Amino acid sequence: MTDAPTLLWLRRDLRLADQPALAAAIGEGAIVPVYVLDDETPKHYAMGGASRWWLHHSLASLDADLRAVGSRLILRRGKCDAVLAELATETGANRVHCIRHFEPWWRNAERAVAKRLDLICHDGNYLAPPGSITTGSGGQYKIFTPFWRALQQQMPPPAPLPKPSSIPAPAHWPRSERLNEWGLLPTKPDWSTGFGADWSPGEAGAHHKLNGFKRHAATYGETRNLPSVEGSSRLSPYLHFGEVSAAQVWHAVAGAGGSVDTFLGELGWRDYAQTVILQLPDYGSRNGRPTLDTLPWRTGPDAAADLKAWQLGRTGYPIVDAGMRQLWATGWMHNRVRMITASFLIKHLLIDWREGERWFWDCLVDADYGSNAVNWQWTAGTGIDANMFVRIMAPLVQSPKFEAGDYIRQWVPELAQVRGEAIHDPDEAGCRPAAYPPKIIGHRAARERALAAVKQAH
DNA sequence: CTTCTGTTAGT
DNA sequence: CTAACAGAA
Repeated sequence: MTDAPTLLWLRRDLRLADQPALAAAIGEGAIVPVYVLDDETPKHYAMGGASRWWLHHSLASLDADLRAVGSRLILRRGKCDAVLAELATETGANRVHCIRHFEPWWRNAERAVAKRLDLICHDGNYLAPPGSITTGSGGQYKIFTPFWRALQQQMPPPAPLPKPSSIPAPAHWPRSERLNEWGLLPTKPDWSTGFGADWSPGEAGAHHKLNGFKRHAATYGETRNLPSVEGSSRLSPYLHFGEVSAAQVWHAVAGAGGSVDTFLGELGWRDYAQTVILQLPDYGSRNGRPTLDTLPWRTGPDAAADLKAWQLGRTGYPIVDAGMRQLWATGWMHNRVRMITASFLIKHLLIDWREGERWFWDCLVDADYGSNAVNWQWTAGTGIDANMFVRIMAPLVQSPKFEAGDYIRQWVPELAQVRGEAIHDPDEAGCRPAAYPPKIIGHRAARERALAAVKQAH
């Protein structure tokens, strides 16, 4: 037994319960938990604005939770391998525990840290260790359904580890930077005023959300596609930042009955996205199917203006605008509406899916490299999972089909007074308020333009 | 045991 | 169209 503490390197695993890296470190003596704010390692994928808002509150919550069990969170900035090496020298630590991550930049960073220090990576953020589910011939799955069938054979996941009642502290704490000086919260202007009503980042907030969801998990399959109804779990940001583990969620809801299997499938998609970025690390920027590399996406001033209209929720399609405004106001968008807005950008506006991926990356509190890339490429039809570009979603059909009226009234104030079914297409119903923009392009014309473009690509 | 080939399915 | 599997070669 030596006095040398062990470093606990935290990233997207900001919890104390079911935290295998923490559990392993506790067995070795004193622990220095550290979060490194590192924008250099992810480069283009440095956290976006909404994620930074979440991170700020999550780190504050984690520090309080750590202090309640005799520890604290050390904050440092810089390139993670250099910062960890420096902290190891300062504290005399010779070992680092972390939970393994699969974003390509984290895989590189783990290799870089392992060159300088004794780094031990643990699995624990996914239902099964990504890469461990293989096809009959030993390869990695490319399609969701067979992957999910194979993953279910390995379920349930191991029972979650308990939260430690105390964490051994080092004799001397190294210095920590101050969270308030990191500038993670928006100031000029503060666009986050609408975030707090929906979210309380941190482990306690995650479990509060999970406990609330347990009560309606059995009807998830019937209500999840209705944006006017609170049918989804809203666990995505908590899962992304690791404030609750997938195994904890599984064990909490698996016995709920009803259509809870539909929800468990969504956890499966989360694991699936990791196997995709393991196989194709640049999936966030490169088409899974190179046949669509030649698709003539619109560029230039007109396309830029259309992109702006989409971002601001001023396309003249109520369901699209409601979704984009919910995203801007709260850092989150209902999943059905994510599909509709994404499809609209790609096919109606014929703008490169990477522009949408980037906007979601900046605006979502649950922005996740793997899930975001998989979902955008699925919608674009460029992904390794089959979905045809020529299948074009009709937003004005989706909107009544999923009863989005009240959702539109909530998020598009110009339309709040429109009654009945006219809400889905006030232009067509002849009751469009002057303050609400006309359609940016007609559905028929957009469809024909998209089909012509994909014909040209082949 | 490996490779080929036909069948089924793809939220 | 391709992935994945099962059964054949």
